[in-house]
Amino acid sequence: MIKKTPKGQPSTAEEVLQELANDYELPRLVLEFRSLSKLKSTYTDKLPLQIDKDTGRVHTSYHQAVAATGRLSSTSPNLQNIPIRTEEGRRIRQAFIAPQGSVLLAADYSQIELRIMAHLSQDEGLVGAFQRGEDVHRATAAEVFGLALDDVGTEERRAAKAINFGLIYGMSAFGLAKQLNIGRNEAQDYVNAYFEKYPGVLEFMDRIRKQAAEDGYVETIFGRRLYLPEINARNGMRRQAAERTAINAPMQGTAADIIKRAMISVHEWIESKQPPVKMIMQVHDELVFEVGEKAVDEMSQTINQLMCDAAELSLPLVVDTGTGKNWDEAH
DNA sequence: GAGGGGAGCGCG
DNA sequence: AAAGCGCGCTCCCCTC
Repeated sequence: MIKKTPKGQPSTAEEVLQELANDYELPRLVLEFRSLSKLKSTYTDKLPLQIDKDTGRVHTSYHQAVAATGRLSSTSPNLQNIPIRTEEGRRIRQAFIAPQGSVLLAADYSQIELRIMAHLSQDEGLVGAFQRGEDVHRATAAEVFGLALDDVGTEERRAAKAINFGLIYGMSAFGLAKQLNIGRNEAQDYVNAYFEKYPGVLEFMDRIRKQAAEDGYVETIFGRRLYLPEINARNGMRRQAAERTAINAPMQGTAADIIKRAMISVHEWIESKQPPVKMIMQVHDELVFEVGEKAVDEMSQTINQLMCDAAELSLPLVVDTGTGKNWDEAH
């Protein structure tokens, strides 16, 4: 069966080519060419042209009123999609370096959207796993597959991670099956097992859908709204899309609220105490700083604390910090 | 030559 | 890819 684009053309999307690559040589070469040309045309060729003549740096523009959920967006250049997932891509990230005497410090919230889901749902099992400081994907795998924490294998953890991410996006069993390359029934079994173990999450999903249908909008913990005009659409696909947004927006949006609060409190600290710190980038759940190398440990501790204190949920916020001469090393 | 839309793909 | 949320950029094709 040849997969089609919405306009009816045969699709050559990555996922399709990946599948075809099992049987043929050509799709593999096409994919390799595409990934390399993406890196070259978007980053390697372009970023050097965007260096400011006066400062010798690239300066992005952040936009506050673009993303529906309250995230920032970044343009000219977009510094929120610098490669990290492949070895080749990371070489681009390595080009982002600190000036002499400074290092880069990257501080990112750990599992912030899942923590927000735990808080919003008040699900006992999920809140407990975070309070105990467990590896949440491992904990989910243990529950869903009925194993002890120590008996969870890499494959079970991988599946649990896909389930956890899928939930944040309002994914169905169909989507999970596709993601994990398993049958629909098996995927449905996983979803059922999940909701049996985390009933609070199921109640949260039902509640938010119902609330959105009644009010026509959803809110973050801090009260920023997203209106959903299609939440009661007669067209089932449109309505379901709005329902997925209703589920996702409070989590993605609350995470955006929290990091903005953190940025304000870090800014106030910098203004008042004049530490050897510059806040230079935001990437959704991560802040990047230039820090005087002699003060790294102390500055890293303070920043970590300020970010953790940006919101008080039913469970702790955790921030991972790393440092290095370049942005890749800092991770 | 400018502008728009689709396809594809980089990130969280 | 209809079926998983939110973005921006490049390339290509098309229209005006």
